[in-house]
Amino acid sequence: MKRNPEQLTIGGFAQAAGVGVETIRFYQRKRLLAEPTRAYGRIRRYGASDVARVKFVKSAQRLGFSLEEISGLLRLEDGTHCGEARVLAEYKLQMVRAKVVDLRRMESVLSRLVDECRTRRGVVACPMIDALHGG
Amino acid sequence: MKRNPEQLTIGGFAQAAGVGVETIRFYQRKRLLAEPTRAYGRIRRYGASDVARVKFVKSAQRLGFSLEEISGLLRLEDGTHCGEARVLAEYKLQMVRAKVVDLRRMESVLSRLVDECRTRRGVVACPMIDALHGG
DNA sequence: TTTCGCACCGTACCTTACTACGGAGTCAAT
DNA sequence: ATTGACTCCGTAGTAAGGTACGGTGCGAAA
Repeated sequence: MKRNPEQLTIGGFAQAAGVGVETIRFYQRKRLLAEPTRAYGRIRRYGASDVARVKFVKSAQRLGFSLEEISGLLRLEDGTHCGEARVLAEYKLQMVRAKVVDLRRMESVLSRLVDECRTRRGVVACPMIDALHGG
Repeated sequence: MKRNPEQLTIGGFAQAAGVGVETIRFYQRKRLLAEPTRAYGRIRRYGASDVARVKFVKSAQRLGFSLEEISGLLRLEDGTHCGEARVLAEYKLQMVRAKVVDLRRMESVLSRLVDECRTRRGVVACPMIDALHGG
């Protein structure tokens, strides 16, 4: 298979982007990715910018954005909507910080349980239900 | 409707736990919640410990645990096999710590992007979208 | 030119976590 | 006793984010 980065088939494209072929097609259906015009015959060709776009989607997903939100970010891509992108990121940041706080509490509860299990033989009541009552 | 906390109907139970009736029934099917015996006639009654259990499920969910994982956490509750419970708790603790690390990374990336978006003026490209393109 | 892998396409299926629906039974109040 | 809200139960649908299938067409190498 040729690997000219501007003439990738969907298979090469998917591989270059680190996803499956079906994921590409799924993104096209979801309008996250345009279907390129088919120059010769019927096979579509993809280039480096398509690969970058999919990598963008995957990066944003790792930051906790949904595909719908990512679609919003992609529409802001021209750089003139920086403020809007920032608002979206600030919102996500709040959510992430709240989750960290919750997880810290869970961590302390779990480590206490482990500790009690280790030091106390026999029956031990699970302190988690009580501990999470406020949450 | 009577609101004796040990004699709640499913509707009162759901309301007290802050979920829908169908969610209760769903949890029963998923064995996250036992179906109480029906003392008179056919209507089941629920108490405060059921409410606590559902609240626990919801708290753990907010921490990113799946229902299957939560089911594992709930099995720690019986306390009859302390060693087993400890192993499970230690495993969950590892998961929690890994999640915290992930979230911290997300947090630092997001806050950096928000910061750059805020301080950079009159520049064409949005640093947030730029940065996500990088990986 | 035949062959064989890949592309194309629609459609169906998967998991998680619900949410809704419809018909029948139950319970408390009037 | 009848009403009307609520319960019970199975089944089906929803949303997100894919993943798989099966038939047909294309295209490069032997």
